[in-house]
Amino acid sequence: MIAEELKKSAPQAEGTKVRILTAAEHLFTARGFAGVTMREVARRSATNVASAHYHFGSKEGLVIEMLRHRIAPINAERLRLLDEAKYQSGGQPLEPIVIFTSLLLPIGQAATGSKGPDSRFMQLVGRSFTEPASFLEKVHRRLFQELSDIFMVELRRSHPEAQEEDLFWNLHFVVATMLGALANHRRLAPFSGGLCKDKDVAEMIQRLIVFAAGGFASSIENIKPRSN
Amino acid sequence: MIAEELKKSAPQAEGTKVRILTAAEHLFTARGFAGVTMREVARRSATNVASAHYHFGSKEGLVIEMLRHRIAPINAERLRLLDEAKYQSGGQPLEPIVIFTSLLLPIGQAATGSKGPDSRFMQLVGRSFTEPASFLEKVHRRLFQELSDIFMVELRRSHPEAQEEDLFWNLHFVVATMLGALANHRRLAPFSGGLCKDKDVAEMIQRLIVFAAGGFASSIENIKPRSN
DNA sequence: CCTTTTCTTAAACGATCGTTTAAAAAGAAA
DNA sequence: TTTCTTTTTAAACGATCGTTTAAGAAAAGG
Repeated sequence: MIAEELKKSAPQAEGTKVRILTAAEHLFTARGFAGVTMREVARRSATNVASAHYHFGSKEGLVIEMLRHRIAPINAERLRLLDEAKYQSGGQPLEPIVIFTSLLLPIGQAATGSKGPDSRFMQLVGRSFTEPASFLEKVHRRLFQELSDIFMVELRRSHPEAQEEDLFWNLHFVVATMLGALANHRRLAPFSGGLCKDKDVAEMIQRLIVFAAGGFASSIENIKPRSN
Repeated sequence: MIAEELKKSAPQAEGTKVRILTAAEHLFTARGFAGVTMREVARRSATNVASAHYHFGSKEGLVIEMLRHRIAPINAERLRLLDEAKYQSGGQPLEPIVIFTSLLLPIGQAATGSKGPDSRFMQLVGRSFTEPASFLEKVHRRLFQELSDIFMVELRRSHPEAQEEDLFWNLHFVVATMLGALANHRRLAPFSGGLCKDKDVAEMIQRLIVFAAGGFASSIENIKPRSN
């Protein structure tokens, strides 16, 4: 009993857990956190409401686990790309567009994965930032604080003359742009009269990287450069 | 009876309607559309659930009316600023930053209005774009299609060499940036370790305008200028 | 085998939801 | 006032929510 506490519980019924997570992701993606019932998740995963509670404790726990399950690999890929870029630059500060590519490309790939483009997943991520549920704030801090810190280090190295405050604001804007573009894409594209196609996520990410890097550069250059 | 159909119904109990709208705005802002009950709205507005249904037909109708009630004046101010800029330019194409200022400044002012800065209202607007409720799409089209068209006309005049598709994409990005920044501000600011203050909405809007104009310019310049 | 833990299931609990009903109150028009 | 319409109210309706209970099935450990 003493030593066994350290042993991760054997994956006896891991299949059920994954089935519930997958069903939850599809449903939450389509109709939001508050708009999906545990009974629907249970039905779609061919299990029971009590089973979902057994594995995740509560609806809140299920939402948290689903987000972590999806976002963690994306963040890992972000860090991998950043490390790769750092290795290739040989200690030189990274170009901002390289930094932002590391940040933005993985989430685009996640939305156009091998299982077909589910552009709705992006809406889910964006929504998780606008949903009022307060428990999400803790999840976001746990999932993104470290990532944010690491990327800030690289931005500082690339802009030694810039003020810390400006770097923060503009990283904030880049992330907001990403979240906004991802979350609102399906809703905004129709306004273009069909010119912005819903499907072409990869193209959007490329455009987004250029836009973000341009906005960042413009903002850093134009606003009080080393004024104090 | 025949002529009276054209007459707008007399504002007999307009006070109740406004009280319900105000209460609804505060509550929906704090806890989202699905997270607020009609009973809470009724209690906060010191009325009755049936009264809210009498005036707005349904919860959905109340949400729509509340959004329209808030967004319509903002859009009117946007068009007024744009007209003013067009008048002052004397027929010359507008600078992009002037166009984006017309687009972004009014929503910033609405969030720092005379009744004190309610930065949460911005989260509400952003959320209305990520909420999955399908009825919101119709509302957005009704509220923003005309505005989008008008601003596109000015962008075209400012960038006669750019492709229509690129202009759409980048206007889309500017709006997404705005929505993302507004909606996620409260959630993202803590990542800065306190450097991005929650309160300073006016400063954020100024930074946002620079960022958006820079991203737009960079994207229009760098991506296939007049390639076909 | 038997024992123990892990997992699944049907059924129910208490609470609360959006909406409706029907009757009283208030206001406008005469 | 009397008549008619508009507005407010208390009470209830049917449905559905997240969660729990308690018992049985399956798997693991001996």
